[in-house]
Amino acid sequence: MTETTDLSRAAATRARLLDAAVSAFAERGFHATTTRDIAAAAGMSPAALYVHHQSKEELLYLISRSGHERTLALVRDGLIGSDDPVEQLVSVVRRFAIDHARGHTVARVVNYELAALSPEHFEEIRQIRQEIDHEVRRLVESGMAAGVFQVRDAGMTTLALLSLGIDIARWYRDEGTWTPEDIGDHYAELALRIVGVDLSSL
Amino acid sequence: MTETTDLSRAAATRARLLDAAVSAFAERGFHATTTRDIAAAAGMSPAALYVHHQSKEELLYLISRSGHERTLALVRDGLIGSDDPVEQLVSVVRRFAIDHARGHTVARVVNYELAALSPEHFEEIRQIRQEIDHEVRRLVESGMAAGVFQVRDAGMTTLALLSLGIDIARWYRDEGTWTPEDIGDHYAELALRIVGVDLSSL
DNA sequence: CACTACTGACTAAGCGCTTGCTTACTTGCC
DNA sequence: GGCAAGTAAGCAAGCGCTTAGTCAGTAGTG
Repeated sequence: MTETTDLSRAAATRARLLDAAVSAFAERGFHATTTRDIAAAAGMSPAALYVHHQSKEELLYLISRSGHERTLALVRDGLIGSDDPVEQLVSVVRRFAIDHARGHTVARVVNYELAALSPEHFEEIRQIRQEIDHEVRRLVESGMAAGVFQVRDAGMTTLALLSLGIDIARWYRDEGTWTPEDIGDHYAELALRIVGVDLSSL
Repeated sequence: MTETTDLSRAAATRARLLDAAVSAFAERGFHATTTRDIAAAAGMSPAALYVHHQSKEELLYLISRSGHERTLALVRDGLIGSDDPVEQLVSVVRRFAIDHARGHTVARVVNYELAALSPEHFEEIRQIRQEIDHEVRRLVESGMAAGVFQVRDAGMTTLALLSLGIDIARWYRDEGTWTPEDIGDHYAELALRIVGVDLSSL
C-alpha cells in the first residue's frame, strides 16, 4: 500500500497548497501574494511548495485551468438538458451565476489574474475562454433563429450575458443576504429579459 | 511669471507621472508595476517620482479618487436632464458605459485595484462608490414607484445595472469593432429591458 | 545691471528589506 | 535501509524609497 498512501499524502499536500494559493490570490492578488504566505497558510515551510510545484506561476496556472474547464463543462451541461433555447438559457445562466457566487474565490482568480500567467499558459487559457464564449454565442443565435429571442446584436448580447455572470465574482460576499441560488434565479430572469423573451408567455 | 511657470512645470510633471502610472497599473496591476516602470514611462529617474508624490500608493489613491469622483459626477449629470425615470436610466447607463469604454484604462485601475489602497484611502473611496450605488438605486426605485419599471428586486437590479457597466472596463479593447457610443446605445437598451420597460411603447 | 544667494526640479548612487527559489540536510514510514 | 516528504538556511535579484548632490533659473541688493 506504499504507493497508494504516498500518493494520497502527496496529493493531499498538493491540494492544501492549491487551496491556500486560491485564497491568497483571490484576497490579495497574485503579485501581492508571497510563496511564504501560501506555504504558511498550508502549514508548511516555504521550501515545501517547491517539493510539489515547479513555481508560484504554476499554482496560478493549475487553478486557472481547472477553473476554466469547470466553467466550460458547466455551460455544456446546461445546454444538453433541453433543445429549447429558452430552457437552455435559463439553465446555463443559472448554473453560471450560482457557480460564480458559490465559488467566487476561485472565480476571482480565474477572471482577474489572467495577466499574471506566462504567455504559453495564457494562450492555453484564452482558448478555453473562447470555447465558453462560443457555446453561449451559439445558444443566443439558435434562439434568434428559432424566433424566440429578439436581439439586435448577437455578439453584444452574448458579451452582456457573460459579463453579468463573471462580474458576480467581483461583488459577491459570503456575508450577503442573497444565496447563490437567489442570484441564479434572478439572473436567469434578467437573461430572458436581455434576450427579449416575452415573459408573460411562460 | 516665475510662480506661474514653475507651477505649471511641476503640474505637468505630476500629470505625466500620473498618466504613466495609470497605463502601468491598468496593464500589469499595481503590485506588478515598479516605481522604476512609472518613472521610465514618464521619462524621468526613479527618484523624480518622490519629488512630486509621497509614495506609489499615493499615485493609486489619486487615480482612484479622481476616477470615482468623475463617475459619480457623470451619474448625477445623467439624472438632472429629466424627471422621467426612463429617460434618466437611458442617460445614466449610456454615459456610464461610454465612459467605462473610452476610459477603460482608468476604469480598470478604479475598479480592480481597490485592494491595493491603504485602509484609510480605501474607506474614502468606498464611500464614493456607495454614493454611486445610491444614485442608481434611487433611480430604479423611482421608476418602480412611478409604475414604469417592472422589477422584482430593486437591489439586485441596481447591482446588475452597475455590474454590466463596470465589467466593460475588463473586456473592452481599443481594437474592437464597437465604438464606445455603440456600446452606450446598446447598453441603454439592455438596461430598459432589465428594468422591464415595454419597449414597444417608446 | 552685474553679482550673489537662493530655490525648485531633477538625478546618481545606494540602503535595507523582501522576493522567488535552491541547496544541503533531516525525518519518518514501509 | 531506502526513499519520498519536508525543512533550515540562505542566495541573487529586485523592490520602495532616501540621501546627498547638481544645475538652471530667478529674486534681491548695491
